[in-house]
Amino acid sequence: MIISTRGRYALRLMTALAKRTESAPLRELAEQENVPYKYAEAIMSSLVRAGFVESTRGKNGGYSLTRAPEAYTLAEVLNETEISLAATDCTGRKEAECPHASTCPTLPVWRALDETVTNFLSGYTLVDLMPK
Amino acid sequence: MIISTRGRYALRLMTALAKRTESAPLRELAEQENVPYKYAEAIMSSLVRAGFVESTRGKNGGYSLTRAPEAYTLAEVLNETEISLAATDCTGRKEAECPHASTCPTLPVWRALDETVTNFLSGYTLVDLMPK
DNA sequence: ATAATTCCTATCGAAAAGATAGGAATTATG
DNA sequence: CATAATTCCTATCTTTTCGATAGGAATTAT
Repeated sequence: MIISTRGRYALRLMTALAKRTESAPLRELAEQENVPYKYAEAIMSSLVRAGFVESTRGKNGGYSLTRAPEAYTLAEVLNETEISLAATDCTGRKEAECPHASTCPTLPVWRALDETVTNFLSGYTLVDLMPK
Repeated sequence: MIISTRGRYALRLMTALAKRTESAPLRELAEQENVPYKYAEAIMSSLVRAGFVESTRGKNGGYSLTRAPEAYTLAEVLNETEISLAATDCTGRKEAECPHASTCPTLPVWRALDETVTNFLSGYTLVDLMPK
């Protein structure tokens, strides 16, 4: 499974945001998208950290996108919210750990697969996930 | 993570088999490939069930491939040994469960991703994983 | 009879993923 | 200034998945 619930929630929360003109409180977004509120909080905080959304705190606060919806590719959003999009541990974050990396005949295949997936996901944006 | 340890072990055990001319006992293969013996047993049994390898029981028994190495694509081997190669639950085995499938704007993207991955993995065979 | 093997079933343990809880900090507003 | 609505922070819980292990039954060559 490349794409977990967490990543899909992130995309849904962002498309929900994309439909709004003003900053929206998470309570509404989460309810609308059927994402558990507290889980949504955690996800949003990573999106803020990544600079994908902006937050305003306090009463009347909420979240808003920092770009136009068509300016977010699925690849970048998922890269931020998933643990790893990599096909294997061998090409993931702990990559450096493998002592056979230099001779492993399989590694190049996984790398090419990663690239294929990333290219694919770079070809879609938030807009492609919104009902017309 | 699309490709887990289990799938990679399967590929390694099969490439190890591909180097042999005669039926090879699992003990040797597992040792050679550094796969825990008992885990290897479980993996092999699914490969036998899938018809990818043949076993002969009893003393002097062992396993052997049923085809030439270049006749196994990574896609088919991994499809058998991984829980699911699908990008999401939405397109995996439990697919039918989702009540929004017919209207979900995201589903076609996951389907296309699955197809992209499958196509990619169909382009490689066991031979591509063997050192020249 | 024995040794070497595959096969079967059950279970364990660790890690990851999803989800929840409580409360601190911030801010608009009456 | 008090209050209500919000984001932010940290910790924890539960469930599922994944990797691995255990014990022994069945089979077969010698």
